[in-house]
Amino acid sequence: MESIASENFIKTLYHFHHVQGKDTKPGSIARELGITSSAATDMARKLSLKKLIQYEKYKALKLTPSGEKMALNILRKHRLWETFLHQVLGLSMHEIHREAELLEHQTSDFLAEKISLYLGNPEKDPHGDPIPNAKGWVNNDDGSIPLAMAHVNHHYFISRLSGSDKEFFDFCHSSHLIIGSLIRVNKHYTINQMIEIEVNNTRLILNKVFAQMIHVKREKE
Amino acid sequence: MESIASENFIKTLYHFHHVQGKDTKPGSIARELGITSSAATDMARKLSLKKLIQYEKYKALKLTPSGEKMALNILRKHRLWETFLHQVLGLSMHEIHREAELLEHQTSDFLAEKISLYLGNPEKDPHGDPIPNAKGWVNNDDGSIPLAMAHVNHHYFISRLSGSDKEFFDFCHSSHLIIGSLIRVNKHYTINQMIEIEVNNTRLILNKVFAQMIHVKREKE
DNA sequence: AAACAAATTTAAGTATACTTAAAATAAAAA
DNA sequence: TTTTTATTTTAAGTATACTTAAATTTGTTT
Repeated sequence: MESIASENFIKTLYHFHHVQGKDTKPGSIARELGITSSAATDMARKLSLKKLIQYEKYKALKLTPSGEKMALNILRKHRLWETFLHQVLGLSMHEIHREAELLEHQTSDFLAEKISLYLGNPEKDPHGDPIPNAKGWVNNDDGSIPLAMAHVNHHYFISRLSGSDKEFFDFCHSSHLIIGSLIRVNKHYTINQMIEIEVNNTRLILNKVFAQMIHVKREKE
Repeated sequence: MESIASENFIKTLYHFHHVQGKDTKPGSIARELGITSSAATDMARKLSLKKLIQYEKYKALKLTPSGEKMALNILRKHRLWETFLHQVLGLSMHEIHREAELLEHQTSDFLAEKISLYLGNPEKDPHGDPIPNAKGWVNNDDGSIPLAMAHVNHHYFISRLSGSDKEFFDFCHSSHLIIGSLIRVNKHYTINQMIEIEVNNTRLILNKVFAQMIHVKREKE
């Protein structure tokens, strides 16, 4: 079994590749995990010996098939815990990530299946993110786009709220920005990269960071 | 925060002291945790620097008040998880210990309170063992005694089944030995330390190991 | 294309949690 | 009481996961 440090490295690499589509070198993983790049380089070398990632000096990192399988296994546990903590124990949106981040590493496949079964094998977590299935398959492309990329004068439904801090969720909640909400894009401000939308008969100006944490879709789910 | 290794050391020391009442030296903890005694001595010295245990060379180990508080905090999480996994997710008696053993170390006090609240602040876990409260108080002496110490011709109710392996629970289940069952002690065999009891109109002969995992009480709970 | 800046890698060192092997001490037996 | 046995402790060494500091490589600018 892999250590917590290895699991977090693999998980972060998966996230950068699939969610952000970035060219990932040890430095960016280091920044994300709060370690030095030398530590990340070291870990990259070790994980490549275990055939979990592809690593060539100065090149971008890539997960191997078995590394990707491992990432999806952890991601499944993370999202199952988030769903469980929210739906069953009533933890709020900003609390679930913090707790799931710890529990995911100490969860057997056996327990993950019990949780999934209890929840009725959900396909989405409370953020609207898809939960990989037990075989490690996930559909990352549900047709949704970041609000920052949405077209002016079009209507959309909110499909994902991918934040983890209290401020973000407090703002979303108080502005009727929840999964399923209907919104309209009014205007893109090219200078400061803000975006103006209309929700619930209210105009809102959002900055780019928020506009990338909110994902939208043309059709209702 | 303390490491998993430290937490397991502290927990084991607590267990030996309160549950088994033994004179605990590094060697016995080492045997329990599957490490060498030199590793245990080392850990004992480190934990005594943190004022979690009292340690003098060649003497028995003792928890300090803050060490005991820490042990009870972990024990609370362990027993809350066991209760939760059994009652909510339907895991069987031999599965809950294994999973709780992992989860207990990654559970915040915050999450423990949520679990406790969800369960209605239970006082006993599925084994019949008391759950320490959030302040770290527990009543270890509920008046029950190991079946091995019970008196001939007396009637008792089963109050605790403190095992963790499948065989034990399979045997208990198939013999109607569950918490609350009424039993009668027929005879103690002094030679081989077996004990004969009557449950559900059936005579059973138990060996000493089993007779110490089963705790009994005169009154119904 | 040379020079500078930014990032990555290597090298050396630390803390944790172990290991094995030898030395010291305590407990038990002769 | 001495000897033997068992246990504990110390010493030295390993793997993991980091750190800082220096060297190397890459990317960018002029």
